[in-house]
Amino acid sequence: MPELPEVEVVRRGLVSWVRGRTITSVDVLDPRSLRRHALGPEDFAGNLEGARVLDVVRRGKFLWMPLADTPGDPAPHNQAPHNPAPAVALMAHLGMSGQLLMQDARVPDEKHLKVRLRLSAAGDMPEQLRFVDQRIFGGLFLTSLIPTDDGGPGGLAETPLPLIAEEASHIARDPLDPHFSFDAFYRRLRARKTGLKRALLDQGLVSGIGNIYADEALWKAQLHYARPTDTLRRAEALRVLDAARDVMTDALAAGGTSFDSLYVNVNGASGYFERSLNAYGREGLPCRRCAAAGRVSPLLREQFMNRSSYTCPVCQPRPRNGRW
DNA sequence: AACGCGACCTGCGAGC
DNA sequence: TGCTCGCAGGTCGCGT
Repeated sequence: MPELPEVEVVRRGLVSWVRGRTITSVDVLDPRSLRRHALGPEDFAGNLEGARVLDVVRRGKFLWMPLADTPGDPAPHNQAPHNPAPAVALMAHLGMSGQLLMQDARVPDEKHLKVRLRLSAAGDMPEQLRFVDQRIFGGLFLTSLIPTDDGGPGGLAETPLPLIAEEASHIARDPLDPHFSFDAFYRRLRARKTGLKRALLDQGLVSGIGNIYADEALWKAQLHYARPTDTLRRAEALRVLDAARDVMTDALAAGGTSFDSLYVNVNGASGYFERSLNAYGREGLPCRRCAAAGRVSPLLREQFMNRSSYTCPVCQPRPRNGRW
C-alpha cells in the first residue's frame, strides 16, 4: 500500500503517541515479520524491552525509532563506560500491506496482527503499538545507527539526528526532503542508461516514489515511462520531479486531514486515490487533460517491470528511436 | 552498471 | 458452489 505520503502520515501520527515512552514488553505473533532481524525473535524482544523511544524518523519509505536504554538500567557488565553500546533503532518497513496501529489493550487482536509492543503508561494514550501486515512483505527489525555526512535522515523528521539507520543508508532523499538536491539527481539521472519510470522507482536515486505516484507524475509531466534517461533535458527532469512533489504533497494533505482517530492509519490516503488519481487504475477511461481539450483518448495499461503502467497514448507518446 | 526475473505472502474479484 | 487465474501501491538478491 504505502508510498511516501502514506508512510509520512504514519510517522507524523506515531511521533505524538510514542516519543518518550518505554517499551515494556513485546509479543511476536508471527516471526515471519521479523525476517530481516537475523538474530531472531528472542533477540528482538530482549533488546526492545526496557528501551525508550526517542523519536520517529523516516527516509524514503523506511521508518525508524531511535532507542535509548531507560535511565537507571544497569549497564551491561561486559561493557566499559567509555565504550558505550552502539546506537540502535527499531526499523519498520510497511511493504505492501503493513500498518502501525496504536490500540487500547481491550481492542481484540487484528486478523493479521504480527507484533505487539506494550508501552509505558502515558495519560489516556493507547497502551499498545501493533504491527499488522496481511502480505508480510513488510517487517520490523533492529538496526544500528551510523554516522552520516549528509546531514541526517532528512525526510520530514522534526528532530533530524546526525545518524542514519544502516539499513536505510543506501536510500536517497525524497522530493519533499528540504535537503533534496535536484542538481545531484539530474546529474545521476543523465548518467543512467535506463527508462524514466525505472529510474523514478529506484530508491537509491530518488526515494518515496512507488508505482502509483510514478504513473501520476509521468502523466502530469506528459512524459512516457520508457523515455531514455540520458536524453532528458533539464526542464523535463524538473517537470517530472515537480509533478511527483505536487502529487505527493496533495496526497499527504489528504492523508493528514483524515488522520484523527486513536490509531495511526496507513490507509489515510485511500480517499485521495478515489478522487484524485489521473492515471493509475484508469485503463480505458478518458484522459482528463485530453478531454479538457475536446479529445477522447482512453488510457492504456501495459506491463512494465512486472507491474501495470498507465499512460495516455496521446499526451504521453512512447519515445521512438531518436525522436521525442 | 543495468536488466529481468523469482522469491517473499495473503486475499479479492472475475470467469468458468 | 467451488475452482483457478490474475492482480495488488515493495524490496532484495541472483544470474546474465
